[in-house]
Amino acid sequence: MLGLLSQVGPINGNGLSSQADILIGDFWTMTRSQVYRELKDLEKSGLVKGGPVGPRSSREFSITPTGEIALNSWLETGPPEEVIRFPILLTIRFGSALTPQRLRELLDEFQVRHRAKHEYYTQLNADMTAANHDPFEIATVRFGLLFEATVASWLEELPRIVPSLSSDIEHEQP
Amino acid sequence: MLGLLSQVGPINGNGLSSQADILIGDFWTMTRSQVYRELKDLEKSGLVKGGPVGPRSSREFSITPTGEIALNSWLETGPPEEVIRFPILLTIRFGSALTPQRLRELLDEFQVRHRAKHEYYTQLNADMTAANHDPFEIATVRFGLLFEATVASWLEELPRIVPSLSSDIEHEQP
DNA sequence: AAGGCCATGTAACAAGTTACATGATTAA
DNA sequence: TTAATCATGTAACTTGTTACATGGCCTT
Repeated sequence: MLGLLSQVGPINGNGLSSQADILIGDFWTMTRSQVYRELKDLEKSGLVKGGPVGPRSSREFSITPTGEIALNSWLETGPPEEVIRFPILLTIRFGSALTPQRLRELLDEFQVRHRAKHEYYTQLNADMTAANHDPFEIATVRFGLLFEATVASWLEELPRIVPSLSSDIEHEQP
Repeated sequence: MLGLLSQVGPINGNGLSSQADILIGDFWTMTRSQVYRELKDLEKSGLVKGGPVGPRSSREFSITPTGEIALNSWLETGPPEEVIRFPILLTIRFGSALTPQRLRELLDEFQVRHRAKHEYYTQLNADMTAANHDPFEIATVRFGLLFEATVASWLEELPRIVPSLSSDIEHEQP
């Protein structure tokens, strides 16, 4: 949030939440509720400063100099280890409890979703590169692109790993 | 948890938590505390059944027939959309606030961690394949392996995307 | 059989989600 | 100028994390 505020502030809670979706939504999520709560806390600790109450009891917040320092030291510290939670791997891991047909259906849905994401990143990557966007931003898009490509190739190889998924062939027990 | 219980139950909370780490820890996290709380709830809804109190006030839980049904219908429903939260992309996204030197250091640390993971998955994949493990299990390992390979190639291409990261060369402004 | 170390569980807190309330703005 | 819609914020609930308590077990 400090990072966002330093780029798009002064802004109100709702706006900040939208900007988060736009600017970092591809690899970070936060709900509006979180934004408001956190904004309150950050103000209390002096890292952001809120202006007067405007329409719909909204207030605009900006990062303070102390906030900039905190942001910087957060960045300096380096990212925490990522928490990976990939629900479809749960489905796969316990996949023997499903019929192969149903599992294949689920995987197909999954594939559709991720093909769309892949296209999205491909487009975004092309556009941003063409438009000479901030390289740091492009770097994050590249990650998304590579990631979706990986998902695709994993799906492709799956039937070779899990025999019950290969299409219409009978699997004989010799 | 139901999936785990159906494979490793009857087991107490602590044991279940350990099994979770072992069996699905590579793509799903849960803390012991969560396990205990959830076990309590699942018992209340009749999806698991706890035995008598043993040493250290521990109890062993098993999945009930109702639980098996619930598990199955959860699997049938298909995985929810995954939530991606990749902290290093935040660091990158706001990377212009760091010196290129510091950023490179952070990326190096990141690379070390992930190279280790890549090796881990490579090994695991080889072992499991050799030992003719459950293909569903292997499929999840394959994902880990592909993912880490992707991280590696992203890191490799990064300097080409973000000029300030390319090593010792001077970047002239023509 | 005493001391230290694990195994097991609990409680308090923090972060994340969902559902709701309400005051502006716009369009008919 | 009323109704519909959207912007903004709040409250209640759920999930996730951290820190703590304590009782068995093993080692000497």
